[in-house]
Amino acid sequence: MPELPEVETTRRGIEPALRGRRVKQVVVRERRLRWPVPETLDSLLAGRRVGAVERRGKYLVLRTTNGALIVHLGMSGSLRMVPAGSAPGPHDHVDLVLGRRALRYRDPRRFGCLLWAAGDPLEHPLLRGLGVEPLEPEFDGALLHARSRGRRLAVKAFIMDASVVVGVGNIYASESLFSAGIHPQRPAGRISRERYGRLAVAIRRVLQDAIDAGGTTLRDFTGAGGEPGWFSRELRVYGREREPCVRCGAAIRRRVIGQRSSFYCPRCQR
DNA sequence: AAATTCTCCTGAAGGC
DNA sequence: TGCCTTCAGGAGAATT
Repeated sequence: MPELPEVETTRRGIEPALRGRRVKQVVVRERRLRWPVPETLDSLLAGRRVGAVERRGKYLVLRTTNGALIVHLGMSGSLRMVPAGSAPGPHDHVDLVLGRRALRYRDPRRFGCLLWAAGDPLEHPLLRGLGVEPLEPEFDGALLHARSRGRRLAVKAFIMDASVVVGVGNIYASESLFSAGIHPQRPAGRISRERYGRLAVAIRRVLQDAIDAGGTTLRDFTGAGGEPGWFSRELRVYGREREPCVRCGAAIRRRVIGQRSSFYCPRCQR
């Protein structure tokens, strides 16, 4: 499932093949994604040159001179370069054809989206209210501490709130809280500034490590290769219910918080 | 206002 | 072996 590191790895993988290239044609085979792919996408993009390929949270933004394409990979989405005209698989919903190659969007569960922003894409309704980027300097413990005052929801739900900080998905939320020694269900407003400092460091570290790991598989985005090695990440608590904690040996527990599975060590995390 | 629940969809995993 | 059921999950929308 694409989390921020996977989205960033995707961005780095496709950017060299897109930047400065002209879109020849947009082929939409299935427009029923989270929101319908705009009917006008081909007329908007055909003949346009792609500028910067940016990431905001888990959204990708492909800028052109007359607007921007906003892409979200949802749960199961992927983008990769393929030879133009190559046979699409069952869930290959959209191609952006650029000469001899094409950017292919695949999304079996169709939780993702491709949308058009005519103006500033950062002012698009989906991006406008997003919180701070976790890898930018302004993200720190002081920010988390300030934003959490008076809030009683579980800290895990709090750090997964995209209006606070973007890109902290379910897996990395569990991993970060383990790193920082904070119980996922502790009320967000009852955590000290000092502990939030440790949490901010943990979040940044876990995301950056995953991006660094993803960097080694960049070539897979433009070649014919198989699945990038994203899944070989070392997860210390996620998916390890009843297995021993790597730090203290206690059995890892699973609990549903805000409809999401959360994994934690009952001894190390308070 | 804040917090919780619902919703989209399909592949994978588990049960019998 | 194979069919059927259950579940996970990003994040906006709806509801409490």
